[in-house]
Parts: sequence; structure tokens; C-alpha cells
Amino acid sequence: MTTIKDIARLSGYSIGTVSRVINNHPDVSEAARIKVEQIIREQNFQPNSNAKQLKQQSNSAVTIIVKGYENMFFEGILERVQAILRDSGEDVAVAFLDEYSNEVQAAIQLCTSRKPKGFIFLGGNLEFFKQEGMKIDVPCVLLTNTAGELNLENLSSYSTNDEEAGYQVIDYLIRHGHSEIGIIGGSASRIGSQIGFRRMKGCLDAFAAHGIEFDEKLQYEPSRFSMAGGYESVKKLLKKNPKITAVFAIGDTIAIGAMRAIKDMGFEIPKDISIIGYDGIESGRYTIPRLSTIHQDTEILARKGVEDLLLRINYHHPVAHEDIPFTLIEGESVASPSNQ
Amino acid sequence: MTTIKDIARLSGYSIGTVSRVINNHPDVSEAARIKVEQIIREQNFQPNSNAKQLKQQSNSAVTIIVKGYENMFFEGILERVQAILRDSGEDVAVAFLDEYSNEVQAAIQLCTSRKPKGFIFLGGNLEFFKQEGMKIDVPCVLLTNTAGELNLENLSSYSTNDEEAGYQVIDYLIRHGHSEIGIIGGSASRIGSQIGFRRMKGCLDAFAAHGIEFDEKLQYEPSRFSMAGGYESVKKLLKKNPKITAVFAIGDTIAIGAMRAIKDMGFEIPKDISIIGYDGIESGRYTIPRLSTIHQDTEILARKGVEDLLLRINYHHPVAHEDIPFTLIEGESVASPSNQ
DNA sequence: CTGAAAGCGCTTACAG
DNA sequence: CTGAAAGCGCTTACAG
Repeated sequence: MTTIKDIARLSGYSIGTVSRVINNHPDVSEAARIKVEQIIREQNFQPNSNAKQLKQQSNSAVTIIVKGYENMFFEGILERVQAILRDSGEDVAVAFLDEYSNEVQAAIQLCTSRKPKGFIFLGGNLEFFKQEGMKIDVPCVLLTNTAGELNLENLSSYSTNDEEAGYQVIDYLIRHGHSEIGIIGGSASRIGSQIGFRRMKGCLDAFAAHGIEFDEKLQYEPSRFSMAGGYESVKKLLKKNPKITAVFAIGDTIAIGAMRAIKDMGFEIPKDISIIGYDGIESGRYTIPRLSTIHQDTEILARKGVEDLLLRINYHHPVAHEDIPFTLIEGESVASPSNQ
Repeated sequence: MTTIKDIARLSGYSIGTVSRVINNHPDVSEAARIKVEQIIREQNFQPNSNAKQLKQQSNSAVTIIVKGYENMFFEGILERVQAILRDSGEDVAVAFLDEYSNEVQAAIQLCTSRKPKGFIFLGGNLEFFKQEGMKIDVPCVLLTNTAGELNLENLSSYSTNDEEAGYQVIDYLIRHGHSEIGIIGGSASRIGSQIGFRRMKGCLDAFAAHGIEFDEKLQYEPSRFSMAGGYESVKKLLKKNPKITAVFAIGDTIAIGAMRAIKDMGFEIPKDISIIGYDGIESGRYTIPRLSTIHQDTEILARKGVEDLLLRINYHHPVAHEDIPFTLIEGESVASPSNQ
């Protein structure tokens, strides 16, 4: 195997100088840089990352923590994040966690055993970060949830403005003539740290703005972020409240499960029941009928998240919290209620 | 940070002995083992994996190479493989590759730069493995394709019997009264190394067994393993051959895209056109109508693959090639042709 | 700008 | 069964 020693010997420079060239140190002569780079290319030399990391006291891998299995939206982001990271020469480790597990504790443990350079969280509960987020001693980025109010020195976040989007969804449904609107998804707890809560908050504002009442008991049903979750929760919801004419599923994965349940209950979408999702996943463009939804830009989310993390790992940039744009996509799953 | 040095000091034994305890070496006294293990527990000590791997000349991470973006079947396996590997205490790195890229070359490169312990391939082209598979110097497992005939010393494989399953699919459609059957998916090349080809082979046998002709020009259309691919390919197929009454998509992801296209062309499923997929992904149970398909057991696939890899990494077990069972799931997407 | 050298935290012959 | 020591391939003060 070719090591830095070989490159040193072959180039006529010392190991130290070769190392400096590899790491783009400024204090290297042009001549040395050119010569060393040439030899590296000739030998197709790859520095041993274990040795490098041993010195630098960190593992090369950026770890992506995905909260929830079979959440298709996260799968899409994961693919992009991984690809961008790889193009930047970074190693990528992945850990899938249950939707309800403590991702911060998992990260803390990984810090001592694997020493990753940084974390990207796909989904996260702010409550966990508030409790012991600072125990994670490497840069973190939270995607699809806002952590601005936590003000942690090691946590950036990028997400759509969930509140604003929630508002637009309900406003959109109301403008289509719906007044008995159901909402599914998220956990029932009112901690305010869950993504579902922020979307819900926007919904409530929209109901209030239109002077329409919203009875959580009769119009809300919690659900896991899965198709099975959506299937069960919408069934419960429509059974306990047959007056509902439109459903907002706070994730497309949930919405797709719900569509199937609505169909199984004998209703037509959107004639009998309208449904709108959130995320804008690829699958939603192929459902029958096509799913109306709030589209989050996966590409921007992934790119901003990785860029932020790398700048903080390599150049100690400060944390940032940014909204990324969203658009309401009109599919075929929303219509005016037929009894109008 | 606690290092092996601290454990040595605290336990009263040398670094060497501590290392032997950690690595379960036989030549350690019972007393030493107990004492050292106690201190390790007290200190919550985690060995530095970089140092370990530097010595052992390998990286801890098992790397999963996923061939193709947005292939929902692979995403499901990925989640399970990652979880099982993590439960075994293994680090997991992931690399998503384009469906048509050379995964073997990618692996060879990773070997020199990252030194993984082993690879799990989700999808793979046998041709690439035949050419330079032996250049990968760590154990490999190929999932969802059979590599038995290649007889490589470093490659195990687990998959359904694609030929048998392909046979059953066509047999099933023919028994439903279809004779003009279209097939979509896979690449047009007849190398015989692609998964599509094996399924196709079984299909051809079934046509022959029933004495029905199959004109590849008029009844086959290649497609990427994506919903967009399925959408486009079935459109082409039905345009060039309007007599088709049933379509076999060799992957559920393709099938879901195709269903949407069929609908957009003004046909009803299964009244006008029947469709059947392959894989048995979760999403197929929520489509409208539900997708009929060949179900591969993700759990078994993931578990066998990981088990095999670990046994070969740790105990130098021999390679294996095994068929895993499949079942034809009758959804709602296949009916008898209406003009019968 | 460059080189010699210490040291990161481990593993593993070697000697006893 | 145990310890002392070399060495894995790098990075980085330090000295010049």
C-alpha cells in the first residue's frame, strides 16, 4: 500500500511537507506543491483516513440520523444528503431510529464510540435537544424542524415555515368550501417541540381567521409518520366524525395511507372526502388521484444542510436557522364538498 | 477522554492485558478479566475505533452500496440491514449510486480510501463482478441478484429465484385469460447479468409452456427502476401495442409509475389493463387499486445477508448463494380481460 | 518554507 | 498468563 512515506521518498520532500500539501496548508512553496501533487496523482495515493482521524481525534464519518422508518420524505432527503456529502469527499454513516426514540441520546452515545465529525438529523424533537443537546460535542444540523428558539451553539436548522404552511393549507381548504376539516399526524402531546405542533398552530390560526371553530377532540387524530399510521388514524377520525369533508395529513406518507383507508371506507377522493398532504414526495405525484400537498424543496434542504455543516466543521462558522421556501401543489385530491 | 491507558492504570494491569480482555483473547487470567471488565464498566470506556482500525488496517464501517435512487424496495432493505448491523455493534456507511453506474469500481475505490470491513450490495450487475470483482479485497454480499455462477471467493448472494418467479407471474396472467402481455423494466441489453434478464427468462419459459408467442419488439420496453421510468415506459409500450391487456413491471416502483400512466391514458386498472409488479413493497399495499406482486421477504433478505457477511468477516466462513422464498400476492390490479 | 520528531490510542509479536 | 515496546499512518508544534 502506498503511504505518505512513499510519497515523501518519491517526491524528495519530507513527510511533513507532503502532509501540508495534502491539507492545503499555505506555508508550502509552489515548487513543492506541484511536485508532491504530481507524485500523488501518479501513485493514485489516498491518505489513510484512520491515521488522519486518530490524530485529529475524530472519525471521518458525518452521521445522518433518520427519525422514523418508512418515512418516504426522509428517504428522499437522505439520498441527496449522502450524495452531496460524498461529492465533498466526506464519508457518510447512517442510523435509522424509531420515530419516538431519543435521537439526542443516540447521538451522544455515538460521539463517544464513533467520534463523528458532525450530525445531520432528519427530523428531531426539540425537547430532547433542549434537555441535553449541548452534550453533543460536534456540529449538528436539524433538517425539517426549526431549532432557532433553542439557541444552541452546536445546532443549525433548516425547514419550511411550518406554521405559515399549515395556515395556507387550511385557508386553501376553507376557500374550497370546507368547514368540517380533519387533521391527522403527529403526537397528541402539546409540547410544542414536535413538528406536528407547529403545523397545527398555523392551522388553528387559519380557522380563527375565518371564524371557523375547530374541535380538537372531534377533528384531530394523532398518527405515526407511516402509511399504516395514516390508514388507521383517518379511519378513526372519520368514524368518530362523519361530517368531515376534508383531511389534512401532516406528511405525504401519512396521506397516502389515509387515501387507501378512505377508499376502503367506500368514499371517493376528492368527491366525498378531500385530502391534502405535506412534503411533496415523489410518490404523491403518482397516486390516483394525484396528491395535493405542500412541497418542500428536498434539494435545497439537503444542500443548505450539508453546506452549513461543512462550514462549521472546517471553518467554525456560526450556526444558522433558515426557512426554506415551500409551495402548495394542487393535485387532484381536493375539491369542493359535494353537498354545497 | 478515557483511554486504554486509564483502564490499565485503574485496574493495575498493563495496557496489553487490557487490550486482550477487550478483544476476548483466551490468554487472560480469570482474575484479570474480571477486574478489567469491572473498571471498563465503571468508566464507561469505549475503545477508540480509529486507533484500533489503524492497527488492524481496516475501517470499522460495513458499507452498503445502493444501486439506483428512489427504488423503494431497496430503501426498505437498507433500513433493515442498517438496523441489524447496528444491533451487532457495527458501523454502517452508505453510498447511493446511479442505477447504471459500476458498483464494483466504486467498491474498489472505497477499499483503498476507506478500507471497509465488507460490502453489502443492494442490486448489482454480474458483468461488473465478473470483470473485476476479485479486486475487492473484503467480503461482499449481493442482495436481490444471484452470483452463484460467478464462483467468486469473496461474493455471497441472496435473492429470490427470479426465473421461477417470472414464470409464475406470466403463468398467473395467462390463467386469467391474458395472451397479449407486456413487460417493462430492466435494460434492453441481453447480457444476462441484469436482474431483469433472469425474470425475463422465466417469463419466456412460461409463454413457451403455454404455447403463446412473445414478440419482444412489441411486448417489451426497458425502464429505469423508478416511478418516472415506469410512467414513460408503459406509455411507450401501450402506444406501440394497443392490444396489450396486461403488464408485468419487474419492480413495484416501476409498477406504481406505470399505474399512473395507464390511468392518464384513460384506462381503468384492472378492467382495461391488468398490472402486476415485483418486490412486494409497502407502498403497493396502499395504491388504488392495490398492486398484485411477487413479494420478496425483506426481513429474511436483510438478516441472511448481514449474518453471512459477519460470519465471513469474523470467522472466515465460506461464501454462500441462497434462494429466499417469494409469494405471489393477489392485490386488486389483475383481472380477466374484459373483451373475453 | 522545510524537516525531524513526538505522539494520537490501540494491537501484537516477543520475552519471560 | 503478563508486561514492555514497536509500530500502524498520519498531523503539528518546534526549530531553523
